[in-house]
Amino acid sequence: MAPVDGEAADVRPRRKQHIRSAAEADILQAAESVFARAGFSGATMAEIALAAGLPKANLHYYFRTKADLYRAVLAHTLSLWLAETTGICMEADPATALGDYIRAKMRLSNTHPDASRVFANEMLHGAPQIGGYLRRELKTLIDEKSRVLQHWAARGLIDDIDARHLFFTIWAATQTYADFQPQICAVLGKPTLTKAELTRAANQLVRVILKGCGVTELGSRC
Amino acid sequence: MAPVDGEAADVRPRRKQHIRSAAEADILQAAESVFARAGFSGATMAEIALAAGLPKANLHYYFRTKADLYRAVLAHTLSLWLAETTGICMEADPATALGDYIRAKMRLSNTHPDASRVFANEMLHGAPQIGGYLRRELKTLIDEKSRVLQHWAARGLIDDIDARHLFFTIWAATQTYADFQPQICAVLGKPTLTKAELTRAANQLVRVILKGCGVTELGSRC
DNA sequence: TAGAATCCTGACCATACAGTCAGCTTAAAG
DNA sequence: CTTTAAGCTGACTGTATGGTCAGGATTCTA
Repeated sequence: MAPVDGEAADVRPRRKQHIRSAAEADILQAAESVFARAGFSGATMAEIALAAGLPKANLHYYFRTKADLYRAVLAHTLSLWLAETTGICMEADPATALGDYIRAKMRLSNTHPDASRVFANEMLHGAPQIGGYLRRELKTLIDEKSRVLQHWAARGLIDDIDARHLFFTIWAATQTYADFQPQICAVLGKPTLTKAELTRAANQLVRVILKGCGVTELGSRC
Repeated sequence: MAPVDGEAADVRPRRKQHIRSAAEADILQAAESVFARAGFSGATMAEIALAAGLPKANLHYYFRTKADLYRAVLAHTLSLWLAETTGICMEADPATALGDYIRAKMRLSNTHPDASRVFANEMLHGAPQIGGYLRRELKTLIDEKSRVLQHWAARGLIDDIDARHLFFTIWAATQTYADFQPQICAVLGKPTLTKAELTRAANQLVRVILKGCGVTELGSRC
C-alpha cells in the first residue's frame, strides 16, 4: 500500500510531533518547487534548504538523504493523482463524469504545476522510484475504470474505444499545460498562462474528447 | 535562423571535415541517449564519452562545454520537430492532413523516443536554451497553420475550434508514448511498447480527434 | 617528404555538493 | 525545577565531475 517503492514510515508517536509535521511540510513544499525546476540531479540540498528557510543540516535531520526527500515529494504528489477518478462509475452519466474528470485534471495542472512536473521528470527518467506503484495501484485503478467505459459502450452511451489509451490522451492533454508551459506560452504569445486561457482550453478539450468518443450529452447524475 | 539560442556555427571549410563530421555525429547520438535518460544535470561527460567510445577529453575537443553539447543535441532534435507539418495546407483534405500528421508524430515517438525525452526535459526546466526558438520559429509556424484550420472551418470542413490548443493536444497525446513510456507500459501490463500497440493507439487517436473536430472524411489530396 | 593544421589523450586541477558529527538549545513530561 | 528526548546547526570531509593543458599522433597539402 506504500505509494512509493521504499521503506514503510515509522508510526511511533513522538514527543514533538507538531514541530516535526510543520518542518516536514515546509521542507516538502520547498523541495517540490526546487525538484520541479531542476530535476533530481539538478536540485541541491542547499537550494532546498534556502527555499525552506532552514540550514542544510536540518534537512538531513528530517530526511536522511536527498533520495529520501525526493521519494517523500513523489508520495505527496501521487496522493493528488488518484483522487479525481471517483466520479467515473457505472451509474454516472458519461458526459458529466468524463467532462468533470478532464476539468479536474486541468485544474490540477493550474493549481499544482510543480507536482505535475516532478511526476513528469520521474517518468522521463524511467520511473525508478514509482515503477511498482504504477504497475500495482495505477494499473488496478485503470483496469477497473476501463470496465466502466465498456459498460457504457455496451449501453450505447459511448463509442467502443480502448479506455486505457483514452486515459493516456486525457492525462497528456491536461498535464501538458503544466509540464510544457514554456511552449504553450510561447505559441500563444503570452508571458503567463491565465486562468481564463486554461478555462478556454478545458472547454475545447472536453468538447473535442466527448464528441470524439461519441458521448451523448445528457443530464443524469452519479 | 539559429535553431537554438547561442553562437552561430563556424562555417569556415576545414581540412579534415569528414573526421569532424563523423566524430560529432557519434558524440551527438551518445549524448542524446544519455541526456534522455539522465537529464542535463544527471548526465556526465564521462558517461557520454563511454557511450561514444571516446576519451572524455576528446568530447571537450569537439564540444567545449557540456552546455554546448546539450545545445547541439537540442538543435538536432528540433530539426525533426518542424518537418512534419508541411501536409497541413489550405488545399489539403483535413481528414488526410490531420490524420497523417498525427500518425507521423506517433511514429516519431516510436523511432526517436530519446529526442522526444530530451525536448521534454528542456521544457520541464523552463526551456532556458530554446525559449527564443519557440517564440520565433514555432510560434510563426503555428500561427500560419492556425489560419489553415480557420480556412477549413470557413468552408465547413471542420468545427470552429482554436487550432493552437488542438496542436497542444496532438503533441501531448503523441509524445506521451515516448516521454511517459513507463506509465504506459505499466498500465497496459506489458514490458515494452510494441509497434502493433502504437498502431492501435494511433488509429484510435486519429479517430477520436477527427470525429471530435467534426472533420468529414473524404479522399482528396494536397 | 616536409610542414602544418588538426586530431587525440593521460594526467591533472578546482569546485560543488551530499552527507556527517559533536555539541548546543528547546520544550515537554513528571 | 529537573530531566531528557528531540530539535537544531556550524564546520567539516570525501568524492564526483566539468574542464584544462602540454605534448604526442595523424593526415592532408604542396
